Amino acid sequence: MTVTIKDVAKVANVSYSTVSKALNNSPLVKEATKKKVLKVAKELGYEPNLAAKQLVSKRTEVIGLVWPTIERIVLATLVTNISNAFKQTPYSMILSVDTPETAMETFRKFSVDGIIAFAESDLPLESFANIPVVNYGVYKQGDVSYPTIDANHEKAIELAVDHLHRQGHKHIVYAGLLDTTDPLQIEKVESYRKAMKKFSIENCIHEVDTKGLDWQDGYHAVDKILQSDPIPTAIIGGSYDISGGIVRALQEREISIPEEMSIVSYDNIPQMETMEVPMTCVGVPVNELAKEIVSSIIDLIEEKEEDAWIKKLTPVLTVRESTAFNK
Amino acid sequence: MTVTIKDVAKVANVSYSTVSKALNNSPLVKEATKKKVLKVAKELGYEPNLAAKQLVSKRTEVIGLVWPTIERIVLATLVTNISNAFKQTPYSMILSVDTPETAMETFRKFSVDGIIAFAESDLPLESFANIPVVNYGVYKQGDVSYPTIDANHEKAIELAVDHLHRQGHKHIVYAGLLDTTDPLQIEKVESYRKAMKKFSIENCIHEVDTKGLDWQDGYHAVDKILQSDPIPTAIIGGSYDISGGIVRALQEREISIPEEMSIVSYDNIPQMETMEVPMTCVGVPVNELAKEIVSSIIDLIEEKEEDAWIKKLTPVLTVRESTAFNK
DNA sequence: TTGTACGCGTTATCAG
DNA sequence: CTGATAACGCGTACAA
Repeated sequence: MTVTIKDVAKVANVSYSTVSKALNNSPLVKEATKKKVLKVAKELGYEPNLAAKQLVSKRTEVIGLVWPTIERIVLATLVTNISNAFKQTPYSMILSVDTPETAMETFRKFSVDGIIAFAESDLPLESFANIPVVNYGVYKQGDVSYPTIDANHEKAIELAVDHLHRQGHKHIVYAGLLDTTDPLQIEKVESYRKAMKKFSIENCIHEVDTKGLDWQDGYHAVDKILQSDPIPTAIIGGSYDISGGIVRALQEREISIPEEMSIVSYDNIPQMETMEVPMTCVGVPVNELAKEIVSSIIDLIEEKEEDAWIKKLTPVLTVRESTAFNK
Repeated sequence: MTVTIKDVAKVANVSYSTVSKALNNSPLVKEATKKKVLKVAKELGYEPNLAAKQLVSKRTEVIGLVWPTIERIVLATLVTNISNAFKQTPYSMILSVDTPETAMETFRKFSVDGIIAFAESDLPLESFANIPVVNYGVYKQGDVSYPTIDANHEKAIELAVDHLHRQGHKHIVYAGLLDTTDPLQIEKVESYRKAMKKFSIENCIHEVDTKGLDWQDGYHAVDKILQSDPIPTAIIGGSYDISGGIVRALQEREISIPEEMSIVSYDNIPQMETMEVPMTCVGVPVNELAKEIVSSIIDLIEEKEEDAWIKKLTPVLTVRESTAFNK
């Protein structure tokens, strides 16, 4: 026995169409009646029936998110942030952990109003009818099929190099995944080279291949880093996990951070704060990223400007305790 | 312009109620008409409208899954398997990455027919009206509030010890998280002790605290393991990640698996097969777990037997290349 | 075996 | 400003 607008109407002594208007904050109803209706609705514990709403309005206010297969903490954090960002809006979000194809099927079944996907997901281009899609991440070969949001990776790396350079570091090593076809990783190394050139320390360019993006990859890269001559005074870690591994390995060798080695990490997520050493990092703060993604998909839904565009978000440098002046 | 049963009816030259019956495989329509309707429906690309269906039938055939906050690969795999298991059923699954409270709100908004949660999630007990819930995992202090499915952890560990013991191992070390309040971890160590006793090798009981459940925790535990005297000939790794770290550390020390060291891992997921060394493991196969969870929640929904029970699933030993006879 | 008519809870369009 | 009333797409008694 769920309570409907009719029940509310009866108790509030108005017609149920008035209740509907009041509930939707229509200007066509007197402030007093609106108040009364709202009060009664609350008292009765009225909950709008999504199905009925959708049936008539053709909209669900639900957005589907295609969860990528790979589980990296940064993405998990992003997903959580996106989910939170939706709480400020009338929209809800549902997740699918399936293949893009199955995900699409589910989303069509739920008739979501929009879809968020990550570049890695490789959405099927067809079969979309007219559901707006927003994409996050670097698109391969610039074939922008959907409106895409991305961080300005180049700028981010430049911020990192700039920060370290200002602190007197020259021998700045970049530790990341080098041997790969992942466009994001490639863009990061290339930006590193560019930035080193920009600050005229290209003779110090020094890249270490972590061969992966995980904790252990960073951990093992430290060996290679410490074998070089001269030993760098600063490291740019290519991902949250990599940097974590680097820190651990340095600690075990009793190399103090930041006195003997400065570290800046790529990715800007709250977890950077609570690492073994609070981490200086560069990147678009994940909550901003989330906010932008959410507002983009909503704009797309509500305004239907179907042009494919790319929006590059501006990263910031967050200084913490893992970097210091080079003495 | 979505296609409805009326459109199908027109094309198939029947009334739309007949279409409805045909689509629902009602015995009240002739086989021939049913076939024709189904064919037309497919041709027109008919998709049932969930909202309308729900509005009249009061059921959504949707089940909500409360995604736990902690991201461990085993759970991710379980979630994926659950999602797959639903594909064999008329039900769909939606995921929430929010707090249990917000998740519940979302699920009520979608009026899901049932909920799956993990023990860690600590669901709010009230506010459930009458939505069936199935729980996965060890419940604290045995206060079984919801029907609960769990693996028989004790039996699993016993299988591991038994297997190693049969292979002539006596010095079997258990490497897992010891100093914790997590009931699952506690149950695992205790079962280890029990099993060692059962096979009368309790004088060899040897536990190493990994202080965590991650890759690096296993990796670092190897030091401690190798320092002991006598050095054990076999290791039981407390989780997928722990075992991965152990394998890596052993490889780096050129200790060959399984010739010099046998390893059995807790958790039974397909990824065990593709580890550096294909891993012998114990646990309830994750797809079985998923199947059981799914069928339980569906039974609960369709039969409404609201008693709280615990179902302990029987684990199996999967022998691969990480274990061998002790010589 | 098939078709008709009603209702599910809501929004939106008109009259009042 | 407020109140009837017609959709929305589907399931289902009930009638044919």
